[in-house]
Amino acid sequence: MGRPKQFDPDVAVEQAMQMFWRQGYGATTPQCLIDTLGIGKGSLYNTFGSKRQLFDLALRRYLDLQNSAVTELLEGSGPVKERLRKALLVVAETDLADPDRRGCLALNTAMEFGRTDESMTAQVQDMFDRIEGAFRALIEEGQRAGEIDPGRDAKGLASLLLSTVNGMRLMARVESRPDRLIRVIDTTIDLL
Amino acid sequence: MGRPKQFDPDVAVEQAMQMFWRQGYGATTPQCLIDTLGIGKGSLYNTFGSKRQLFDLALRRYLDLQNSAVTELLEGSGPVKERLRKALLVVAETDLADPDRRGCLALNTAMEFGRTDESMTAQVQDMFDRIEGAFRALIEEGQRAGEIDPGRDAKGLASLLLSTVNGMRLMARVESRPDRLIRVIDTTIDLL
DNA sequence: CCCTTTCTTGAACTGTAGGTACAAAATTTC
DNA sequence: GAAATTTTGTACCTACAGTTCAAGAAAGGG
Repeated sequence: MGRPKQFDPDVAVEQAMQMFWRQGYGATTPQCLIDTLGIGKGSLYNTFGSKRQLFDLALRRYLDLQNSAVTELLEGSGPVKERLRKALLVVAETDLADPDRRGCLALNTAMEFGRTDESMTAQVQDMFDRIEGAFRALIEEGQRAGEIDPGRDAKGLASLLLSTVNGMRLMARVESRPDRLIRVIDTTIDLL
Repeated sequence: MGRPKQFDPDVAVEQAMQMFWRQGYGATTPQCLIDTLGIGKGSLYNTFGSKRQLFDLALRRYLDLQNSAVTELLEGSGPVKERLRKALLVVAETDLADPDRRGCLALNTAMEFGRTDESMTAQVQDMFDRIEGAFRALIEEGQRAGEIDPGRDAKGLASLLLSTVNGMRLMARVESRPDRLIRVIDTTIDLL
């Protein structure tokens, strides 16, 4: 009973996520949020408690979505190197995959918060491990298939890929140089 | 004539740089600065104009210092791969080179500011080009010396190294996993 | 020895981010 | 239709970052 919500909290979290992603945490003021979400301040705080709690929901959503993308990678078929190339495009959020070049929400905010926020770094570290694990599985598949030299250390290659991808994500956010990112991807695939 | 300064502005910029490096721009308040630099608020603003102008000086100093380190790389002697390994350690500011794991001041703040600040992104882009150029020169030297396969595209490899190093810088700031960084370095050298 | 100049200091000012309280309104169930 | 419950938006509050300023202190010039 009682009056039902006039907006969908899930949609609101999605919109907030987009906003945090584009502008960062600090630059996204409560006023910004209510303007974009189209709801009143009262509703915002009544529903989500605080800006930070809303952000936590948004980040969780982001990580879940990314997680799906990563596992999707593993379940694909076809030549491993081609899947890897596509993965680099997607995970790195290059200009081709995201014209807005927002980089990675988790990385951006982890950098913004610095090392002060324990729960944030923990989540990002978890993301690192997950991506590295996905790369490793993909590499090992490639080694079994004879596409990649089995003599190489799969874990080491996976760590390298993780670092490279993070570098691309960072560069995608700071500068606008698709040519550089493409060169990184091509060279990486070529080296394996 | 007039009363002489009771502090050395150069020293102040150095201390401010360390502070911005450790805490980021936003987290470094004027109060923080005057406590650390040991001067009054008035002196701070009288000498440097604003927090932002002081930061610009600090960033310039950082980039100059890093620039020296990069060119030093090129002028070294000995096996290219060994120099490259050392370069990765130094440029990436891994735990071994910097126990505080502050990452890279320029990258940290570029991420913090986002794409809004034109003068900042320009400086960072310049840094990217410089580092990439240094790597490329080193790789070409290695190719001439027969250490590195001359069939590979030096520019592509240099871009890859830049991305990898940026990824390491980022990870060094967010998490504390020296083993992962070491693995990245070893694998990278091994691949060339 | 005073006067000008330049610096120093800490208190006061300004704007805004983030959050709270409240009164009016709206929608559901009984 | 009335009660109950929750919405909404405005107005308000607090804290602090960033800056300015007026009064005073240390140097040199006349």
